[in-house]
Amino acid sequence: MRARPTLEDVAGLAGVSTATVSRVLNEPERVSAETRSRVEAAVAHFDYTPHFGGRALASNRTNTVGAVIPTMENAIFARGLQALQEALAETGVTLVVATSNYDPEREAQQIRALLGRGVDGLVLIGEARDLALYETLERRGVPFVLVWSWRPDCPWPCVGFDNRAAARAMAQRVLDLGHRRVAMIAGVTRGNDRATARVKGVRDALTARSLRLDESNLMETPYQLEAGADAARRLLSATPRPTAIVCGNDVLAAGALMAIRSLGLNAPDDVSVTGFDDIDLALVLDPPLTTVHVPHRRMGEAAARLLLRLRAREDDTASVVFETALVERGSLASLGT
Amino acid sequence: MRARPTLEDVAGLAGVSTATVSRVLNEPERVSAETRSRVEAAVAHFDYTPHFGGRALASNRTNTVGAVIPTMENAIFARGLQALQEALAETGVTLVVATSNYDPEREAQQIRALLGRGVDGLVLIGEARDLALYETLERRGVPFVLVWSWRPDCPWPCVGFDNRAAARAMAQRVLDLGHRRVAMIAGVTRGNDRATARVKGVRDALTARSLRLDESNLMETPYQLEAGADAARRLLSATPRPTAIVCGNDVLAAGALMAIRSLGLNAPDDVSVTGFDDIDLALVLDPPLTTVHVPHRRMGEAAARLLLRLRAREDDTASVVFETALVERGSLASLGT
DNA sequence: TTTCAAAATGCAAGCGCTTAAATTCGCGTT
DNA sequence: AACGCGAATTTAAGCGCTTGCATTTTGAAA
Repeated sequence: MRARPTLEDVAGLAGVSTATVSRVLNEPERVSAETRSRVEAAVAHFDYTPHFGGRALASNRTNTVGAVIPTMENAIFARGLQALQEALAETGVTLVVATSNYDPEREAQQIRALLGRGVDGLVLIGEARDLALYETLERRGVPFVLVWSWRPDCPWPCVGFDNRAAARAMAQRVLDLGHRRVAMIAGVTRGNDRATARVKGVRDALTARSLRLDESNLMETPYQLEAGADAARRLLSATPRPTAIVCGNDVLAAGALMAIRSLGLNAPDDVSVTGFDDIDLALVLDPPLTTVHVPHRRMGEAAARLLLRLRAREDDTASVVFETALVERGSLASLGT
Repeated sequence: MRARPTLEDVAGLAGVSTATVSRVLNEPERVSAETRSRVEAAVAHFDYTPHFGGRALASNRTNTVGAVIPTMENAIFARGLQALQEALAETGVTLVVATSNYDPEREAQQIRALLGRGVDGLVLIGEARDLALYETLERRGVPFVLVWSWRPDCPWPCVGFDNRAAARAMAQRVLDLGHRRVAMIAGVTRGNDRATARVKGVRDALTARSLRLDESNLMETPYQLEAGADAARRLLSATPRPTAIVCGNDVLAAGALMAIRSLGLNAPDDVSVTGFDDIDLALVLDPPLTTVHVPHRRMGEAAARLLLRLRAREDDTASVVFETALVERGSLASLGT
């Protein structure tokens, strides 16, 4: 009983063949009740667990899906992943997570690493990546779903929302409240279609009112608190200064609020600020953040379901699009009240 | 070229045996330079990646370590994991993450699931779990390290800090500032030695001044924003109300600050609040949170290093203890200034 | 009782890789 | 020229499991 017990040990004790034990483990309904219980007793006796490698080799399945996300340090991914993982676990599938730190090359590496581990499904964030990568996935027959972004006619299965439309709606609201000097702190757009779409959305809204987002009013920074604060300080040093700062996500907005406070200004009286994502953080800020609510958990669950359907080669594998909602809280005020 | 290429394909093209190809992949220095480059060319030609299952079966190693954390939704774990993962990745080890949602039974399940997947190393949070579980791990010879907690004479390898001492120091500081009516919002202590130790630490400090933390001044709630706010509201409804609320982590403290604001009170003038962890959130709160700084990233890295050493059966496998630091920011004021 | 399909089980061939042991090779010594 | 030795390579035996097919058992119908 020293070494790890094998199928053979269990089979021996139960007085059946290894095939039967395997069947008890994988398709219990195909084994008679009596035999089954005998086998189960033997399994319990040895505290037997199947060897993962042996199983993977023989069946060519790992019951593992991989996800590559930019970073776990952003609450939105953490939350979505948590939901994804829970939903997958219900069907006995394990989730392996890798991070790319918003770097496209690193993402490609990580995808390769996961493929090497034999994942039989993949969840990827956004759509922006080399075509060759998509081809590799299709050639290998590894199903995948893209999450967090969606656009009309996206050729791949995805579960997300229209970042551009949501950002446009937010910016429109800002303009409706009378703001004209509008600045934006965006995330890094290279290799990030969500960040890119959000900038486009804001531009759409401004253009519709014959305004523009010129160079000096658009800062692009990593999604980090301090970076957001720095960007805000720079934007606010302009004369005249912007009356509203639209941010690419809540973390940047939190940074902006910090900066505003540190400059002795007040939000929203002197400057309005908006976020994007609606993470918990938005609620604890002072003033509470006006932001775009994104249903991260539901997206995670939906992604799990879609991926499972793809894996099972089911028919209904249409993309899923979620609605976002504008949540008004207090960091955005109308101009000149 | 349709199906997945195997070692044999590569060997055939390179004109060598599969053993040689295997060696090129695993111990390149044992193969002559000329052969090696021929094999490498063949590998590139087929875009070959070894089959994970085959490898695991033959070598009985997976180069995978597992971690079971309570939840990804708490920034401290996310951050620590990120560091852990990066450090492991450098040596080609993959991290698989599972979550227990602070439930001991669920944690045990997840550990079993990871063992079933053949992880050859495990990172676990805290020390509180069934002895039987530790025995299983040792019997199977799976190395593990406990993180986030540390105490003198802990019999297992761990990488953490002294939660009790840190909480004691925080509470002492509160008392030094003149507070006498001190309340605490703690995390759920069942199966959570960190939460338990933090309560003990606060008690230590109070007892040293002949004060006590009675039932009505200690609330135990999940580590969630709303729960923290509710607890704070309840504590503040007492007469006379506490002058300081010590919280089990920053999220609870953020909730407490929200509650204070919603009651029309002011922190720290009416009530002081302290946190624990020092996540980004602490910085954006208003007032910024006085809290205990915990070096999460460094702990993650150290855990990775220790685990790798254990796996390699090296000698130097001593536990690592980190120092914490009290960070004074503004949410804690002296009484009656 | 006999018959026969369906259900239950066993047989055995791999799955793709690693690795101990055996073999071959090249080269400096004697 | 024969020898010995270490380095490079091959041989081949598994690792633990799944699964198509063959075989046996079961139970109902004839």
